[in-house]
Amino acid sequence: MEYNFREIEQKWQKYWAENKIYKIVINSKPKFYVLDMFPYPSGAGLHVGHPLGYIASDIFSRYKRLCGFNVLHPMGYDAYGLPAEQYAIQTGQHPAITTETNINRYRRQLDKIGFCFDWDREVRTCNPEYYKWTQWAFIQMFNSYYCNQAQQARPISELVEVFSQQGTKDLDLACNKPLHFTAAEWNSKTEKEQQEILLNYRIAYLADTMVNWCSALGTVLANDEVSEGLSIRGGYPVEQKVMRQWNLRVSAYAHRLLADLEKLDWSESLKETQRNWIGRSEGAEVKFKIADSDIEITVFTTRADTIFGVTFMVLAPESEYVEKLTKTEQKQEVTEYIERTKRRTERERIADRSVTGVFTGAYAINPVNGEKIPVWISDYVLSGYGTGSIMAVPAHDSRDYAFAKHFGLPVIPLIEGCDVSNESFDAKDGIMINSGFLNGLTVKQAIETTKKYIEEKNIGQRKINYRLRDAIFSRQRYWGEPFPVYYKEETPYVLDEEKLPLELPEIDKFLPTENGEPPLGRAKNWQTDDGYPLELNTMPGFAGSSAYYLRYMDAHNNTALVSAQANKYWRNVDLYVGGTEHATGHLIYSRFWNKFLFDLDLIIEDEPFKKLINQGMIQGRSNFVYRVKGTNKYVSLGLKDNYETTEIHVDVNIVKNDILDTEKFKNWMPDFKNAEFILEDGKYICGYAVEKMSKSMYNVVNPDVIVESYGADTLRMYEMFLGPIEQSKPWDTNGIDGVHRFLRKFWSLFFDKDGNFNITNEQANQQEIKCLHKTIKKVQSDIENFSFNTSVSAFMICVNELFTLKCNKREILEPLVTLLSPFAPHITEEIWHLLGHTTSVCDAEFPKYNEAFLIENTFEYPVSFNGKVRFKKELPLAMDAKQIEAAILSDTTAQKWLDGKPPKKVIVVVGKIVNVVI
RNA sequence: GCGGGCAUGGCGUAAUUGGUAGCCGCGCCAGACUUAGGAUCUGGUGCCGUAAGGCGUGGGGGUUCGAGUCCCUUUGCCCGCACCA
Repeated sequence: MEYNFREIEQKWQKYWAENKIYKIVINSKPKFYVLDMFPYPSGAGLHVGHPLGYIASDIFSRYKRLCGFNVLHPMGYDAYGLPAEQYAIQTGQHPAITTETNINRYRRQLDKIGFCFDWDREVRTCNPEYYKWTQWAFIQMFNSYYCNQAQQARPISELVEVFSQQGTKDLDLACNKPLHFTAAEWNSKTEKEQQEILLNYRIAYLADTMVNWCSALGTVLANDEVSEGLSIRGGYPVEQKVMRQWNLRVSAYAHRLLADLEKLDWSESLKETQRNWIGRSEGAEVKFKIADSDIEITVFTTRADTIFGVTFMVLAPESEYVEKLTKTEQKQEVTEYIERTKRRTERERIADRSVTGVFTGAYAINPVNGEKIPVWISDYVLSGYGTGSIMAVPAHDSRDYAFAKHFGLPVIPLIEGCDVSNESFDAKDGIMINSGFLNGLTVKQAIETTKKYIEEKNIGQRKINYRLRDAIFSRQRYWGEPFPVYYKEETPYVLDEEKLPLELPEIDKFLPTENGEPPLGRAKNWQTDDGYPLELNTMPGFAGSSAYYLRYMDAHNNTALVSAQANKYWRNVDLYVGGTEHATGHLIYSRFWNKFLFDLDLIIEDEPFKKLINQGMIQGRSNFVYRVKGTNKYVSLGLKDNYETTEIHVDVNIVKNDILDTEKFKNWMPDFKNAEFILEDGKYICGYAVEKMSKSMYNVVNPDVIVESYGADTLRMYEMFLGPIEQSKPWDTNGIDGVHRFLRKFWSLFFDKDGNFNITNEQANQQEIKCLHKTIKKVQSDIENFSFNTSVSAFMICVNELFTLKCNKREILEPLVTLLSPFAPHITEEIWHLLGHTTSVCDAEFPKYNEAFLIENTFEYPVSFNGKVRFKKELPLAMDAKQIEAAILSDTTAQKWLDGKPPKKVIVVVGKIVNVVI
């Protein structure tokens, strides 16, 4: 019988769906949670790169299920996002409709590949039943503060209590800016004033923030949504601007987010990316008094040792001290400079790194030597990092050096033997000079000594700074979660939890209002029951994706995000599969969100994703034809150098193994109707290049097309065969025949030459048993190491061997069917039933191998002379090293190599190799 | 600039982790199937050489009986961060 994959795959996909084979409930088995990063359903549909990770996780899920685990393997959609909204602006079609259409298309495509998702747990971030819990989490964050002493989020009600008892005394709280007040002061404040103060401590807080404003998209963006001054989505310019925005106090968790990376089984490179993004730096804060005033400026430095070399100070243009310090004579110049800086976009600042700055007229006093040093302003100092002001040490910092040279400020070298005549000496080694009590110390000792000194003299303290900023959480957009927030005289309050979900209102147009309000400004009656206006911003894309893995555990619960019982059973994600592009976005936000919920005892694990696998990107592989200039003739690749040609992208779907289907080409586009070809060996060979997979390059390969012509099982196995899962690689349909042939060969093992299903119960022989067991062993260890490409090879070797042995014994083939089922679920399900089973192969038991069958009796020892293999000698494995040595040396071939001389040394690695040194 | 990763046949890749380099697949070559082949099957295929043999894991050096694997150095490519004090 022919391997009719179309029929088989349709039949079993229907069977799985109708019998809910993949529906999962809590039971007494051990749990295993496998999760894919849920997709944003774009209008273009799936291409062949998208399922790569899904296939890997599906194989792993099925494997774990065979091993007796209760495997949670859900799927859903990250449904809020800009493309649907942009489409709505252009066409007026409601984003909900676009999204629904795209989701249906995705689902149809996914279903064809034979995944074991439990679709009963599907989530969509744009469904009110789902975003209810996104809004709920926001309310919890609004109602919480972060206690630095306890390293934990706590209810804000607790803080209100403490404020009324003791004010801010003895508290160490994460905040926007440090405040100090007594209990009496707190108690005498009005409700509005108190609320304003609390915003300074809330984990979700509203504040005037320097934001990345993208006018082309009409919204602000988070730091991870911007790269080099351009928006990641669309590549539009982004400018810095102060706006009153919602923020999440992610920075409070910087320490834990960094420290807990240690316990995660993630790739080193991804952890490193997160470490970079969090950006811990150890140093000290030092206070500088301003001469003739009571102002003190605090700076952050990692080089406390260089304090004797400070020749000037620099403030960020946005620094609050600028106004206080600037002397009247400099006022105009300073104001002009600040204005000029403001006008520059982030991109311009990056592009133009010329040195600029202006003197404030003020002087600071160096606390270690009393030197008077000028205070400058420059945009090379960032307001958002450290304290927004620095002590400049031109001798040992290249940026300060450039500034000093440009404005003619002094440079004092502090390290013995360093040459600062042309550039600064930034290295952290050497012996200190010109540094008072630090002279003679090494840099490392000097840093430590200075820190001690400033702490003793109370002029500063040790400090650890993080680069990680709070996440800007407002978007001036329609298609996102509405905030459960209303305003009483500009002061924000959150809705009662019973009012959730606060549903996204209908509006007639998706653009900002005429007076520049976000689209929700168009909504009618967008206010609370008692008439208070509701928030007009919506939440950003990462809001809905931050806790979705928790929702899958208990997807239909409408009284809790996840029940304690479901959370206790499923705990967290054992295996998460997705791309590295989320390293500094989703994967940080999710960890933050999870830790926050953990702090409030709402969940029991403090990390969301135990193990993470990053699947590589699949690039496109474009094909080209070469048109001879000025004609409608096309010349094959090998002959194109004989002509003057133009390279033209050709649809990869009409090319196979780089050979063009010339008939299909003629029908592809009207222009090519009368094309003529200059062939080589009767074929038209196309050129190729690796590029991004995109419509305009005609290199998009749709998985549906592959499924149609080869079947889902072939697609699954071929995607795995392509190479290591973590590696990026171009999609290349050349080679898929090999995998397809394998499946046909596997199929043919079960049928005789008349096409009848033919399996015997005969006992298997040694050779067959060995073949099976070594394959089980290899495939099992490969799956556990996510080395799916090598397991596909192992299957090919096994089937080739059994085919040669003409093995059709149940004892061998039945375990092989189970073994292959995670990779090729359809064909194995068919055969499993032909073998007489009535339940699905996914509930079979993973076969066990017996090491005893794998042991050889003899071994062919490669014998090397001086490290170079010269011949092979087969010997019984039972021999010890001495016996092997004797047997080798008495061999006639060995005699020839020894040439009558005794060997200097003989190395025998039992069971492996022999090396004779002559 | 700082940090991380990679480099193996014509191509995608593999190598029990320091022990026969090139498994498996593509491509290519030859043969079979008494018409054809972008079908199927069988065999061959790292490079040079008729052969014996020699050379081979980006380059150079080192450790070792033995290095794709470890160390030093160098080149090329990819990724992350970047005016972060």
